Amino acid sequence: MERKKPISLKDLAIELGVSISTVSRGLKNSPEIGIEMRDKIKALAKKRNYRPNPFAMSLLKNSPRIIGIIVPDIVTHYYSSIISGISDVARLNGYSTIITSSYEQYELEKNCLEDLINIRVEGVIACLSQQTTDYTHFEVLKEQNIPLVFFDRICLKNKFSSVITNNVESAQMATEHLLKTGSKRIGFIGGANHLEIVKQRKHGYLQALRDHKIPIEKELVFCERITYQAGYKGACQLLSLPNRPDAILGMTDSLAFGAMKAIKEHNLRIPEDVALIGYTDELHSDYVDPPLTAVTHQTYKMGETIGQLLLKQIKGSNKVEQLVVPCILSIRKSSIKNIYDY
Amino acid sequence: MERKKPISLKDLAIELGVSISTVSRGLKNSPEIGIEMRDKIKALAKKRNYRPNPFAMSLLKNSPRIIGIIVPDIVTHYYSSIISGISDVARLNGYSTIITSSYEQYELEKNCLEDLINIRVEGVIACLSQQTTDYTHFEVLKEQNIPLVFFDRICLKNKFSSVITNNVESAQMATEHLLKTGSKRIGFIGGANHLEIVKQRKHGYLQALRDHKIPIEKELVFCERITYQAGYKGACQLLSLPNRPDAILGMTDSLAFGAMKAIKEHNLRIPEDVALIGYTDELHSDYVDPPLTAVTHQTYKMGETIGQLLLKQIKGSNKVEQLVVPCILSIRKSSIKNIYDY
DNA sequence: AAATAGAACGCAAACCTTTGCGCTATCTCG
DNA sequence: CGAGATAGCGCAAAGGTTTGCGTTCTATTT
Repeated sequence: MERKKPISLKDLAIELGVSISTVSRGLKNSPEIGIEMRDKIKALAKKRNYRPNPFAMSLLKNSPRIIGIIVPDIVTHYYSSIISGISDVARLNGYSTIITSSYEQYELEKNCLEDLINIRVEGVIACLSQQTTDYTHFEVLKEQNIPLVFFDRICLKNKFSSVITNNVESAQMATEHLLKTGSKRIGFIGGANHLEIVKQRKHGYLQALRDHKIPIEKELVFCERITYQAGYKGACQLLSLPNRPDAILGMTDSLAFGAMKAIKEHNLRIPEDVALIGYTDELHSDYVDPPLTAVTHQTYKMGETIGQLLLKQIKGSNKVEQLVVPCILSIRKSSIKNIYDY
Repeated sequence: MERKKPISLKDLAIELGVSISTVSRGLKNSPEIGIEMRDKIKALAKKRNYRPNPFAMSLLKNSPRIIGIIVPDIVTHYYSSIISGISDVARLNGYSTIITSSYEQYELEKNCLEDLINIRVEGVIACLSQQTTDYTHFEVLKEQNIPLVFFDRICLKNKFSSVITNNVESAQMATEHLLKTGSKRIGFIGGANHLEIVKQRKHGYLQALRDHKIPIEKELVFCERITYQAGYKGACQLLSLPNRPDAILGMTDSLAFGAMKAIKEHNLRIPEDVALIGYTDELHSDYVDPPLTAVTHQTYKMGETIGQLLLKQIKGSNKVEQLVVPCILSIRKSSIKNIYDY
């Protein structure tokens, strides 16, 4: 049960009794070919269901019109939505995409990159794995002049372009939203302190407090891990303080949902007793009770931006640039104590 | 800023002053090549960072070791998780994957398939778009002897293999779980009646009732659309009945979450007043209050199964088979009225 | 009528790799 | 010492497409 050999220009040429070049030119409307000949060629090509062999073309032109993507995983909505945006702009520009996944592992990330280079993609888009601290494997791309765009978790800023979100500003914005809607003492639940994203969002939170001349209290900040359980634990700790906060900013969706559970178990009302705000881009926020106010990533738009930036570089630009796709605040019920102040 | 031409066997051959064939054989440890020659070749290949050109190989062998995937969308967790499973088995077998998305549109689905055939993938995996009712575009694959495996939403059962879940049995299982844990009158919220998935799950629900000699009441079944809003509306309608149900089976996660909202707004307790059970494979279920019992798809495993089945066909099997990857019941708090009966 | 133009098409190289076969030394054995 | 074996390497074709250039007619111009 062998796979049937696809028919080639040569097959058509033989059947028509002309040369391969004539067939090739006929199919692309070259003026050098007579009209009736051209029509005969096209008719036969259609009849035989001819499809140009992309490998021959790639071999000839050395440009397969494929872009490679490396993400930590494809299952997380954040990444899949970004991929969706990238794929769409790629497709609209005649490019295919190959998606690879590092599973947050340094070694696999290196493998992914190797594979993509071997396939000779025209450009690469990457989000670093959490494990990655050595970035030399990406330098190869510079040597071979293959464009690369980082997003979200980036590195080698002076060599490669990147697209990021405004983590500092968004956390600041979220904190100010709480202050404007009646919250006075705001707790912050983050993740491991060495992560860039934690630093930035905490920085935004602190900045907002400073701007409003609110004294910073260390015990209002809980940073451990980015999990549902840690969110629960952090909120329990904050709520057990002698002078508990009246609002909590959860640095990711899982942290916020964990916190929500803790608040409810303490028989406190949201947002009247404790206002809550999270980060997410999924539907969860609307499903929980009360609906969760959250900083929302514009993931699809981010994907589009990334794709366009890479295509620009493939087409010749070698400017190193950093673009920012801002978050927006999706205001729901969980954050607003006092609608009048807002 | 032209892309640097990758170096070829020819380049190495010239630099070493030997023939191309010698270099080729040297790199693959052919016994025909002398040891010192071989080592010299390998050393230079490494130094110049030589990578075999995959297009030349594909051209030669007519097998690019790529499999194509068509899904309705990549953002939904269900699909992205399945894709993840497929990709992993593909990668472990030396295959790459190209993922395309039909966006639930018939025309785009046709385009995706065209593209994949043009790329000359060795096999195709597809889940039909909701719009698709004409299946002739897939017949081309049969003509060209390109293996195809359908999953979830399938067609042309006698021609192509497929992997599905046990919709009937899982709904039956869920219903029986409710009966065993103390529920007496169970409502069902589904989607548009013409969808296969709705028919099957409703069938399973009804079957369980019949098995338990429970009379079927038409007003306990609400089928409109598969949305959060429809779930809310359906539950409101069920709860307004003079003799309201004491349990609800939501046929998808969004339906179940909508129903949960309605139940809470009616000031009824879950599961004491109304037990609730849904379908989902995401984290939501643990985040809501109370945690939602749900029929869970084994999405990753399903992806693995699909991938293995396709690879089997690529390797020569032409048996048409249908595999079933069963759902499992993830029992949480929302469904259990009476722990003792259970 | 002769010359020239131009239309219509074929030849062959190039892209890169694999592989069957042919070639040339060197070696071994009788 | 001569004959056959063998190690070590090169030649060339194949796979499908594009494209510059060469070739062959026919038709137009002078």
